[in-house]
Amino acid sequence: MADYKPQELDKKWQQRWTSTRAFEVAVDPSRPKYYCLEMFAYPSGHAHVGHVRNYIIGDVMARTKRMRGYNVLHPFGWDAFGLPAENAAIKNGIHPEVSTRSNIAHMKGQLQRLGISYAWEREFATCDPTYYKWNQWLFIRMFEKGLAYRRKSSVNWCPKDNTVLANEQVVDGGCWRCGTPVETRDLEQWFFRITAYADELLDDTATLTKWPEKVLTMQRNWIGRSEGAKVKFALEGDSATQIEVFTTRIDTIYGSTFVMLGPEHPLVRELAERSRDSASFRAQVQTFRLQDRAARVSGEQEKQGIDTGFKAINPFTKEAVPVWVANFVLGDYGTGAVMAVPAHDQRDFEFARKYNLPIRVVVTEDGKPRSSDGMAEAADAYGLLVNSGEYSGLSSETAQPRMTAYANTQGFGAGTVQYRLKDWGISRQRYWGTPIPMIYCEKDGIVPVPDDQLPVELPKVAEFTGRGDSPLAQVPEFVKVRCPKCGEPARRETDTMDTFVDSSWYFYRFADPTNDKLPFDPAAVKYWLPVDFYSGGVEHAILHLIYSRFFARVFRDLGMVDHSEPFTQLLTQGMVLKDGNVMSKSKGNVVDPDSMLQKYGADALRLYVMFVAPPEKEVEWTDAGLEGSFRFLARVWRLVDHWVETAGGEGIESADSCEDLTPAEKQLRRKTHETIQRVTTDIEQRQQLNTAVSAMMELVNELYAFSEQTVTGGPSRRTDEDLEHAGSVERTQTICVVREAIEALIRMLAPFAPHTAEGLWEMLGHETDLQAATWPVFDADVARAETIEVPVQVNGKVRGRIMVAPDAADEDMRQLALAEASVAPHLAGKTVKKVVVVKGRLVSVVVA
RNA sequence: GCGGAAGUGGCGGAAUUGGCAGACGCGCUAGCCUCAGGAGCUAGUGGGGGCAACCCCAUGAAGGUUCGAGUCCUUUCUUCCGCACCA
Repeated sequence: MADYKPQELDKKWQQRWTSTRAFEVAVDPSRPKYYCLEMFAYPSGHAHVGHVRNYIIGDVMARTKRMRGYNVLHPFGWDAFGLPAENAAIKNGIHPEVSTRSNIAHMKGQLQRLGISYAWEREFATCDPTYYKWNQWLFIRMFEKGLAYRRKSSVNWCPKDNTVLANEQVVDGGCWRCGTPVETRDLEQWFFRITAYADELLDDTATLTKWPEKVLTMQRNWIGRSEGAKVKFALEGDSATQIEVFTTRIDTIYGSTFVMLGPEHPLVRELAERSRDSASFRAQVQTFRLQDRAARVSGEQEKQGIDTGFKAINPFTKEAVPVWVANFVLGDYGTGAVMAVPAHDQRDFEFARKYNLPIRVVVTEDGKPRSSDGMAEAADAYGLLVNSGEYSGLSSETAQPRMTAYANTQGFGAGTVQYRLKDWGISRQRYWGTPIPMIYCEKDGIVPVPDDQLPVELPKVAEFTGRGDSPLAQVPEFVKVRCPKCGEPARRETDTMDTFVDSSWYFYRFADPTNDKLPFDPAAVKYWLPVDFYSGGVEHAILHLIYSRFFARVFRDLGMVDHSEPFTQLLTQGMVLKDGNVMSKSKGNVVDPDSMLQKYGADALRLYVMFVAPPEKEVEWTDAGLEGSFRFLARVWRLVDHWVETAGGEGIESADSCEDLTPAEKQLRRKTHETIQRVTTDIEQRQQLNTAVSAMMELVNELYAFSEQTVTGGPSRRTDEDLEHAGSVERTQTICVVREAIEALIRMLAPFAPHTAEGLWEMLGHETDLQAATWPVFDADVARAETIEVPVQVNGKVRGRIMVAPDAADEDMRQLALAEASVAPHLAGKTVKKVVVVKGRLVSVVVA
């Protein structure tokens, strides 16, 4: 008798896996590959159960695929640059490098104690110079292709973190990290031209059939493509000055009774100077610009406008309409100016009502002209044009292309496509990131650092003041440099890159993590990529997942990869809640995996986290559930232990030779093969890991019930005396059927509870490790039921059931229904009225 | 406002294609085994009725299609998530 001691199993098998390099892999074109990846971790110090759930999901997939014969790449690494480490350094003086390395060491230990099957030899951290060197290399390639550029722009600024934020990092008007309301600043910044790929990123979402619809929708909304036209309104009395507006409703242009500029529009300053009272004009514009951006954009801020006193000519009506500055017009969307059509746009309508501007109806449902009197709100539906000159009577759909074409031939407009997506600002005024490899020379301008001088390493010494200027600017030996072109004294760029640059291509590096000639060998990436299974939090639906798709296309256009989409399948795992809240240090509700490991071992934790709910769902952590999983594993252990004690020693090879099975034996075999099928499809096709576990639990229950009924006496008799009385199993058929069931069970359990499964496998007398074993083979013939139960209906209600062959058809049924009525004796002798067969399967018999 | 997902026992959740609703687990109840049990095993556990075999009701609500609906259709309510003055 061997008790279940999970902590000892954990230790033994983890050591074995390490010493045999069990999960290290190499390119092998003769085998199908499977690249299984979990989003790598920010080394915050401690992984809690919420993080760990993701790694276990990936590990179940990786271990299953390995047993299914795939060459599985399952690597892990560290997203090691970032603000928290630097903020901690400001606070406690510990250098980010030191704290980050120590956090990594601790978290790596946690993952190893969970038995996650990573190829640790491929591990790297993004703060390794050997990694960020290639960020810099790629930056320079992008600079050469015009995909990285520098411009002055108003940017999102977080006053708490003292840094710039990308648009994607502004959440509800606040910093994505600390929630502080974001301010606007004008700074010289580096940008990545992600908009060059806007169309492709949008259209190709259609090819991502194994991504959650939710994520695709979010990406589509984020890119925000809208088709429309740009139309130029010339300033009255100054045809050289033109206001270009963007509209998606050129069909309503005859109703455009004024024009609005966003406060950031370049023309605003000029008009202010020409204005009669330019001082007060400028002051008012300034109040708009200072309004909280979030409130302005969300509509909480009241609509306000300033009449510039100027007029512009509507190119279709030739009418002079007033030009206003409006606080709700966005300077960075479209052209930063709009034609206002108050009758057909709610915002324009409210604005016109407030400032008493004319409202002219130009589209109606029935094509009859209508007055705007009594209108309560704008009519934004398509319809028939009225009061629109030669276009009157046309539908909106027909009018739009014609009017756009007219504007084009007249030279004052053109059809165009606008995106909500902006170029990605990547400059950060912080220390703990990849230095941007650029040099500013008085004579030669912006000069990239030559490739042979990469990496531009972070100087070790830097002052962490949190002042908001770049810490690197305080390190003279870093800043002072000679121009690579002319050799004269020059100045280094002192900003670092957004850490999302690091995470946008790390999955390629895993294919070839030590390459010192290139970011990766294209041949290795060609073999391993794209990632077959990628899992992580849904919070990255926009940021990381859109940047990575962008980088894949950049590498493609550099000729280094031959695909566009880096992740074939995406699984967004749900969070683990404690007391209804997301786990976080500040809330004090963190469940530490290590304490669970000490109590129950790694496998109970792994199994519970997989069993409690489907992977995508949020779950509430309960200790009781974990105990349940532990009980299950102990139950399996006792089952196998008992089996070995009583009959397992008999060397019966396989169940194939089983003949003349009793009904109970047949039933057990059927259950075994049903379970193989269910577990396999649940994992591979549906990622329903919770039901895969419950299928195995059913099989165990069945095995207990079976054993209790046979001569073995069953595993519930635990004393030596009982075992003696139980004797040994004599019936060969029983031995082979049970052995088949137990071996299949252990193999399928291996991805979920690898340490326990290895221990059981060894107990059964196998000499090779289970992780090198193959997946159990499903036999459809065994799993098929000989008969099925079919409901019999009388007057539309089920009145009984009969047993029939599953593929029995119409005529057979009429006889069978009556012949087999023993199951439902009260139906004997009834006349069959109707037999319902669906897709060749009998589903119901209707009796008169 | 727009878009997406979802509403099933005391709880987490099952239910391939429309075919025995509530698998599996947690919790609870009883029994067995034990010096003891917080271990283990067995049985029970949606609601209502019946001594019983059985019967009736039940998947947010109301209709509909169908021999048959948690699943499909229509209407409606609720919750969660994402986007949101994007012209």
